[in-house]
Amino acid sequence: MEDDLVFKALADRTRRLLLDTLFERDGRSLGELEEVVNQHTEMSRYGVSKHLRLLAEADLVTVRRSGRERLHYLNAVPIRLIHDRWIDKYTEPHIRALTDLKTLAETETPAEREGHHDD
Amino acid sequence: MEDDLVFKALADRTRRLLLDTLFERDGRSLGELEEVVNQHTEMSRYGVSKHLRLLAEADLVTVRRSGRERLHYLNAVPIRLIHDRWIDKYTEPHIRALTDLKTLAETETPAEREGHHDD
DNA sequence: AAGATAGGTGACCAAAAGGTCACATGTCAA
DNA sequence: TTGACATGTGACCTTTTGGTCACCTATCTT
Repeated sequence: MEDDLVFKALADRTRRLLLDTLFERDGRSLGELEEVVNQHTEMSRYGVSKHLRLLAEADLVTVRRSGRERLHYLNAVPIRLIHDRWIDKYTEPHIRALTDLKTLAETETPAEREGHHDD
Repeated sequence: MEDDLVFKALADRTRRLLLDTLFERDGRSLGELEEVVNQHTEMSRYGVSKHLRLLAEADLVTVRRSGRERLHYLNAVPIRLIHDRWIDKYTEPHIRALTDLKTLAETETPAEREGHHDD
């Protein structure tokens, strides 16, 4: 099962931070990414390297050698596939309207939500 | 961190199966979903219930009481947000073209991929 | 009201994932 | 070519997660 790698890769916060960083700007080396990660949390270079490897195996990140450096690029295709898996093309405009509001979770139908109500 | 719940929820294969099932048809009870899961793998009702609870906490699934049953509905909004997080609106058409091909990973630029080549 | 059915919760155990380390390899600059 | 720099790999430990169980509550039917 190949998509498993993608979802497992996305399940870790550090790896999502790496994707965010690469989304902002592509083509960063391991050392550069290590710096960014360490602005948020303490982690060894080995840890960052391991995370990048998982991202590469999931094909969320593409790696290109440039001399002795390895430059990392974001590949958004698997993300797109996740989207397509559970969002119907016909309902997409509807969903987009909701996400643009971004407050739907509370405004939609509060009575529908199974929180703590006993009517 | 709230999005953490979403990604953790998606990281499990059984939960993705549940989402797939609900994507096909909404409004199923726990018992009904248990049956579907058991067509793929052995799992107790408690296990399925636990998975559904995680999906609900991640807001990927909405639950509505109907008598003594609990009906489950797919909520695709978090999926949409994942998409929006790493796919730029301007590059989206480009990505869509690629995903339609679905073979880009191999066809793109094989030399770029850091597999086992020593040129 | 009473039995049957649908579902919820907390504790517990086994499996998997995150993180670190000590090595090693390959490339750039002089 | 040689030293310095950037990075890769496998083993190990700790933490998290998946799964089950026993017991409970709530609702429907008669």
